[in-house]
Amino acid sequence: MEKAYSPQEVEDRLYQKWLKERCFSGKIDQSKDSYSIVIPPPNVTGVLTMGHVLNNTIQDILARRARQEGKSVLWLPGTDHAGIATQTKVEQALLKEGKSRQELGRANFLEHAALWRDKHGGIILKQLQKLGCSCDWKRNVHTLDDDYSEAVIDAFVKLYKRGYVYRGQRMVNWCPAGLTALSDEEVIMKPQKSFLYKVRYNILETPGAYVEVSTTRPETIVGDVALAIHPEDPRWKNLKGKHVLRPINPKALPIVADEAVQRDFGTGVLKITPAHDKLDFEIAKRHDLPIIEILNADGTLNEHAGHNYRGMERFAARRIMVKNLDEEGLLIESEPYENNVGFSERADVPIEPRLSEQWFLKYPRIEEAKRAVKDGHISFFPKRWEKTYLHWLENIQDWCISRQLWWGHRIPVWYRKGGVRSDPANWYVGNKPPKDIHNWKQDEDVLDTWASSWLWPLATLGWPDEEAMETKGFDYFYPTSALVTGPDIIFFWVARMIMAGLEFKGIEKKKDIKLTEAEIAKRVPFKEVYFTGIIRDSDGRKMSKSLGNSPDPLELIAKYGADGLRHGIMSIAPKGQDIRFSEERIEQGRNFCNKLWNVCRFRQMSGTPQDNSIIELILLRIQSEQITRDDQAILLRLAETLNDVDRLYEAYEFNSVLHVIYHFFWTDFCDWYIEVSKPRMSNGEDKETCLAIQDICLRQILLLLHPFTPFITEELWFVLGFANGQSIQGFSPGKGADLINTLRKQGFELDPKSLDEVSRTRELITHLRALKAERNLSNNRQVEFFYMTNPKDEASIKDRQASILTMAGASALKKADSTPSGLPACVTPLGSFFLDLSTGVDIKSERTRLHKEVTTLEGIIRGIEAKLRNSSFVDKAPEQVVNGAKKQLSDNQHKLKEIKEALEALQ
RNA sequence: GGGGGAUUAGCUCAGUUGGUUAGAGCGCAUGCAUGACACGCAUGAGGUCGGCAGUUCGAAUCUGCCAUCUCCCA
Repeated sequence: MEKAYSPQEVEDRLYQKWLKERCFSGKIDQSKDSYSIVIPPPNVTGVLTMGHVLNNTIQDILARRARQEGKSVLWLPGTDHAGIATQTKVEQALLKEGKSRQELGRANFLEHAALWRDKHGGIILKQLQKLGCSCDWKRNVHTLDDDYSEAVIDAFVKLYKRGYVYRGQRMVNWCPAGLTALSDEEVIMKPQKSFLYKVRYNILETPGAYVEVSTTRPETIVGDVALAIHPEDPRWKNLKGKHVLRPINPKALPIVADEAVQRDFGTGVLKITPAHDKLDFEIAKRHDLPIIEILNADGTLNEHAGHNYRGMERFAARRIMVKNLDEEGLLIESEPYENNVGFSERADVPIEPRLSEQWFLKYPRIEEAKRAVKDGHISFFPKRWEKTYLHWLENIQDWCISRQLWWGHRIPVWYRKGGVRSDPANWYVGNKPPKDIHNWKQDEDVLDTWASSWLWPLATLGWPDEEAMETKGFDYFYPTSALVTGPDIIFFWVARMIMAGLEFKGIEKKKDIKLTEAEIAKRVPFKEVYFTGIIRDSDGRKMSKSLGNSPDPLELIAKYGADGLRHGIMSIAPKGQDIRFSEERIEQGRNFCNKLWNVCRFRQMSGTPQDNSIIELILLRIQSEQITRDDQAILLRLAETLNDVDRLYEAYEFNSVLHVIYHFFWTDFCDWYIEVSKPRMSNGEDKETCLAIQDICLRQILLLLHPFTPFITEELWFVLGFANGQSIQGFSPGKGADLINTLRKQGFELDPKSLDEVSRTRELITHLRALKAERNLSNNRQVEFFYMTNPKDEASIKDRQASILTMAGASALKKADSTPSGLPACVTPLGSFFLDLSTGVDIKSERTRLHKEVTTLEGIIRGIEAKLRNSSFVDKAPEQVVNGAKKQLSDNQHKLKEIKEALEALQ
């Protein structure tokens, strides 16, 4: 074995081997429990980010752990066509060739986009393989696959027939860059520094009088149709029924009273621009006001804005209108103002509320979706996301599902040629085009991408095609076991998938009939949802392309290995908290792998492992009379670790899982057990016993670590000859009780007292080492110690003399009959020890050190004494707490006495 | 405006229902080429647990108020 672990060769070789042996294929096996996860489909044209690394490492850990437990595991991969994002990218690529989408025409463009996707798409899947993800790649699904598309269309048609889908003219979020409507969820509110303009609207009936109106969007003045006041606002009672003159493109406008007006904003007078504001639109409808659209789809002003402004870009128009108002003395003032402006999530431009005709979905099964989570059919980790989820469902708005794009699932609606489009009598809605197609024209729009991905757990398993469901194991794998995703798509995706599952799984249930408890349990798409944190840079900023603060995971893999990256990212991922990334942590992941490699290397150098194929055969190599307290203690710690890991997995506490494994491996096993074993391994007699114990520990350590660092553990599993060359993937670390039982069956009983004894010895060693280190004696420098103790502890010391000598770097331990004078001393759980030094002892600094310890101990003792004097503590606290305090007091008093003696000996 | 989260060592974070002397990793200091590992070993320094009040025999932990940061929704 090489001195340092080099992951590159190992990782590629093993991954190819796993693929070849079809280790990841999800088989329908009724003799086993199923375990399934569907991947949150990444954008097909995307590349791997740190967020993907975190998210997919967690899924891989769950999948590998389930495989070890003997379940039949399906981790189903795939990609999302990402309508707007992909179309934008393809259009940009076309633009470089000087072509536009319109020039190509719809059919040509789609062909072009599909080619582009096939060329650039799927890179991310290869990257996931580099990370070690154990997806069933043969099952890879893309949302624009034929069968998936049929499912999307089928869902639309079903929802339409069930009365959930409607077409209507509504105020929507319009993206002037993408030229499409967006759902509320795709709009991001951002605080903007702008100006609040106060504009003068002259009152027609009272010459010279005017009202002051505040607005942040003066360019919409040309679309004003009225002013509105609150009916109970005393300031404006006399205005009711009067008219004002529109300050630009002058026109008489009525003043209406409406309760929706915010009295405390500005002067309490609101200008009404119904075509370009949601609230204004509502008010206009109530008062029967006209609706004047002044914007084109691309955000420029149209002919209704008047010939002066027609064709002007919206923000340019704003500047000019402000200038004109000012020149005419109609601008009272403009003050700096910060307000929230909605931005298009994808195009990052301010959206415009715009009146347009779109397809909407009334969400199905909202009530059941709440119950599914409230009643525990679906559990969220961390639990607090339930609140966010329920709050959204309480305030849910209909979903605008049509998009003015070409790349996506075209809406399966045809309009009768020559008929009025808004009349449903002229619609044909169906999975297949109408037979007399020449009389019909299909809707131009496509569906929101999320209106396809909300079917993900259903459609990837074959729904709604019954034959496909059979072969893909729908009944076996659905509901899926866990979903791992970011909280940022809890509304976009998680909540919608739940509603889709409730509506579509199983037989149709009429709209007004609620699902039963049992039906909900069967229909939910997953049972547990784990929300990861969001990865930030070391300054706490979100990672983004524009900031350039996002490291390339592939570079990190090249530098530290996939295992190192996985270990590093998992060690900094606290449950549901945002994560501050730093490359140092990945470096630590690599260091961990190297440590693991080297301890196995050391094991190998101590002799080729004999039969390590099964744990019972390893146990046969143990001579029970050679078992030491250290052997017992490490096995007990191993059992504890197995139990802790089991418990922490249940709670999705991944970084705690890793932490307890880390601590057992590094501190208990490497720093202590291996070190204490070294003298035993050189004397030959009980070497085999000791190596067998090491093999048991290493075997379990590899098994425990395998979900986190799959490559190196598999490699070392082979090196040390576990399981006769079978992959580590099929073996479970088991529970602590399993280990204890196996040992018991072979006649090995572990004494729980050994744990305490070993920890006392460890404390002793630390004290002895410190005594040396205080005077800069290197830890390998051989020294001698005197000690004074009681007969029982003396027996312990003699019993493990060899390991104490090795661990402390000593050549002798000599019993003293009286306190040796003038020697540096320490008080340990096994007695007082004195460093035997003929020269060079700095008595003064030694006294200082011991004095400090006396002060500390006296403080502790005072605290405990005060507590025990307090009668209410003694009366009310549980007995074991009081006894604990008493024991603590006597221990510390004893220690204090010995230190004082040592101090006197230094006179 | 409504809601969530955070505040513990220089940094990043643990601390499960209140109960021995608050932990880890990194960093720092000192020593060490020791026959697994310098991607390592050993030892050590470093914290009035954001502030104030309250509940309790006992508060990092529970309650209230305040401060700062952050996210989501309107």
